[in-house]
Order: sequence, then C-alpha cells, then structure tokens
Amino acid sequence: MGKKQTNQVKEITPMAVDFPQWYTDVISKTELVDYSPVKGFMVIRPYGYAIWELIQGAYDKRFKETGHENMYFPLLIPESLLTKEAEHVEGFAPEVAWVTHGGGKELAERLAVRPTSETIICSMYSKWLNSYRQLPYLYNQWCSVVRWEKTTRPFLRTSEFLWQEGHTLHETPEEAQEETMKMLGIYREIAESHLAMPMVVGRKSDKEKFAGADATYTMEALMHDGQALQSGTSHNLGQHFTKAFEITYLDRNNEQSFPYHTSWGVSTRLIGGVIMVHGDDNGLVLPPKIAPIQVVVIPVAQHKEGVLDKAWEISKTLGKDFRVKVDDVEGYSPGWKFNQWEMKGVPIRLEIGPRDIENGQCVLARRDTGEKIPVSLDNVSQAVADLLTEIQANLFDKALKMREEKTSTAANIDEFKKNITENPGFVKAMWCGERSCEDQIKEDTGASIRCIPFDDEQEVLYEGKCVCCGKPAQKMAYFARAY
RNA sequence: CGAGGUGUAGCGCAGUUUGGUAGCGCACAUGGUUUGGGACCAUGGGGCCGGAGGUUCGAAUCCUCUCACCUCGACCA
Repeated sequence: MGKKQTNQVKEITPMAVDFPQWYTDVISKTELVDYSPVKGFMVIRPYGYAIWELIQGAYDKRFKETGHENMYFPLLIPESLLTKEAEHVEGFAPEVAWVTHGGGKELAERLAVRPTSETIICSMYSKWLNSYRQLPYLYNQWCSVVRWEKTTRPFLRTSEFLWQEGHTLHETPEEAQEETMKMLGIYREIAESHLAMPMVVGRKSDKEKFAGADATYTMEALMHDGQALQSGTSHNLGQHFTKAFEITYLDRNNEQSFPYHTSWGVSTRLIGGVIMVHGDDNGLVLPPKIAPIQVVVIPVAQHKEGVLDKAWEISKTLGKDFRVKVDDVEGYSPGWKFNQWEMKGVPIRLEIGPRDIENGQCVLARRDTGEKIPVSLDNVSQAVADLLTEIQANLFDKALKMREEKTSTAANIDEFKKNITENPGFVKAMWCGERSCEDQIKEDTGASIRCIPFDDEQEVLYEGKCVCCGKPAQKMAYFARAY
C-alpha cells in the first residue's frame, strides 16, 4: 500500500487545532495518567509516577541540604481545628471533603480530609514547642491533599493531588521572611535546572494570596497556549496561625512569645507544566534530568545475528550512568517504536542495526530537534552524556524564548486587551495597587495578576501610570490568563 | 440548580427512525512472511447493549422510572 508516511503521531490532536484536546491526548496516550471511578480523581500510572519521583527526589535533596526534615501528619483533621483560623476556613471551606461516619456510626465531630495541613500541624507544634532553643522548626511532609474541585484536569487541577508542604517556625519575622524567600528560590532553582521551565517570581496581590497568609510568593511559568501556571508558592504566615493555635515559647528574654510561621508547597501540577511547556505535536518532550528513560535503545532487524547482543551490551555500558531501556519487543517495526518513544518524550533514541555494527557505530536521535547523529561505539557514553546536557540546556532556552515572544507590555486597557487576544501570554503593566483596578482588568481581559516582581526585576513602564486608572503606580506586575 | 447530549467488547463507534441470530475499526492472542520512520496475510478470544420495571410470541431498538458521565450556563474562587 502506498500509505503516506508522515512524522506526525496519529493519535494526538495537533496543538494548534485544539490545545486542551492535545493535552488530554498526550497524557492518556503516553500512559501518564488515567481517570479513576471517582470524578476528579486521577490514577497516576507508572510512567507518570516515575517522573514525579524524579522531581520529588530533586526537591527533597535540596530541602534536606537546607536543614529540613521530613515528617508525616494524619489525613483527617477535626472540624474544630480547621475552623480556628478565620481567614483560612473561609478560603477552604467550600472545597473540603468531610468524613461523617466511622465504623458504621455517625461521628460526634465530623472530620475534614486535609485540604492542606497548617491547622493540624500547628495544633501539634503548640504541644511540642517550649523554648527558643528549639527554634527554628524546619519540617516538611510529602503527602496528598483533597480539594473538592468542580472542574478538573489531570495534573493541573484534580480533587486529590500529591505535593509537599513545608511548615517552619522562627523566632523573628526577619528569619521567617528569609525562609520564605529561600524556599521560593529553591523552587525556582530546581524548576529551571531540572524541569527546564523558566519562571517569573514575585509576590501575590492580596486578592490572590493564600487564605491566612501575611504574604504569598509564587513562581509562574508560561504554557504553549499563552496561559500561566502557578507552579509553586511560599507563604509568610506571620503569627496568624501561631496565635490562633496558641503556639507559645519562652523567648531569649524569658517571656512568652508567638513564633513566626512559613509554609510552602509544590505539587504534581509541575508535571502538567512540563508537558505544556516542552511538549509538541508528536507528544511529550521530557527534560533529561526528569526523564524516567533517558536513552531508549531500538534494535533494528533484531532477528539478525548479533543485533540484540550488541543492543544489550550498549545498554549495559550506558546503564552505569544513565536510565536506559532496550525495546526488544517482537512484532513491532522499528518505525512503530520510533514513534512510540518519541510520543513518550524520551530525550535520546539509540538505533543499532546490522549496518551500524558493521561500521562500529550507532545512531543517536534527539527528541528535541529530531537530528540524527552517527556515533562510534567506542565513544558512546561520552556522546550520550554531552547530548543529554545539550538537550537539557536547549529545552530551557527554547522555553525562555517562547516566554519572551509571548510577553508584552501595555500602557492602557485597550492595548492590554489587544495584546492578550492577539498574542496570549504575560502582559507586563503598571498597577496602582487598588483592588478595584485588579477586578476591572480581570473582568475586561480575563487576566489576573500572576505576580508582582521583586525590586531587582521591577521596571517603570509608561511613566509609572496604572494600566487601568492612569493614576501613579509604584509597581509593575505580570498579568496573564491562568490555569 | 437550568438547558442540551451520550451510555453497545479494553478504546473509538455503527445498529435504535421501521422490534426479528450482537456488528465494524483499532487494540489483544496464535502461526507465518517482514523489520533503517507507525508492515502484511490467515486464524482466534472477548458483550447481562448503564440499571430496574413494563408492552410484546420476541426488546439494544418502543414506554416508564432511575443512575452515571460530557458540554454550556448558573453558583463558586
């Protein structure tokens, strides 16, 4: 049959046709996730979970290097605890799942499935903390939380998601602020070095901040469709919770004091970010540092003498330094395998066939560019190492370039609307700080304030006039439509 | 909560108007020929037609009731 060969993966809807459909196709066809019997809850399949473990490992290492220890708190929180901090309850109440029965009997007090653990952790901290000598408290937990969401999408917004939540206590507001910023920095560092996702960082507006925080800081990434994704947040909680939970200790002056409190989290949402930042019409493109398989070896004409042996030999050599898989499944053509592993985002495909063996070489194919490179078998480890480094860097550069192309500035609302429609992405604009302007912009454009950058990345645009009301504005903010 | 839609094999669907043996494509299994960008032939397994009740000699198909999911709106952030 004269079937036309294309480089297109058939099962995946092209991005330009329907981006949400592209996303759904990619995550299901690559077997990252599946839908569970309970609406809004997803099953993370082995390939997806392997990515999470690599992300988790990178962050966990940095948390420990900066003095944090892991712990674990219960899934269920008594209602009386959840309601102790007023702003917090108000923020989370609508999306809490409740346990009302246990052992067949109705409970005297209903129990919340944790939407986040500030309250139960603080209730325990109040028992444990007595003296300034015990501070700072630097603890973290890896767990899942439940927030009853109305509309869900795998990884981006699900009713249950996996995350980590750090909860620290400090003697002074300065130390708490320093911790808050330090963790935001670590979030950004790993996101950029491992996930190859360039981040914009800054403070959230009061409207967007965490329920019960003094200040919320965030890192935001830009997706292929021009929408922003809040990718990690770090909160300075001040004394809101420590006072509500009566966490007191004897300070250096022999007086009872309330410590200062931070919390910070990243979640499986990061995986959604990786997919939407790096992916293309052929499927996933995984950065080497978080790719469960970094090199897939495809034997060509594997029934022929010596081919499989050579494939396994190469795999054994590379396996010392990299995550390698040999796809020796019978009954599928090499072309089918090429497409399959491309769809799954494996950074390097290594082809080895009779012709190569004769020439003492193999072929490396890059997922990010499609380029095929013949490499001598003597030198394959070094070539793979170099290529993985190059791919990792290239993905970051490409993502940064995409973000820059999708970032514009606006002097007034009309220009803002025009930009966000014609070239969806970040809009940098001056903001007077008034909630009314923030609301107006959201109503007119669908965009919210993603963050207000720190001083070192602040700019004065258009003589410092607010993009909405035209009054003098102190700060420039990043606006975007968001997930 | 309102409007509309869909439930048939693991997935995607046809069949329902006009009641009459449960179908197709993909996937899966077996054998053979293939193997450098999604090969082909042959054979085979797989179904309480979302659930309950009714009409009928006979129901995936008609009627009633229910459940689930999807889209849009409302609500909510």
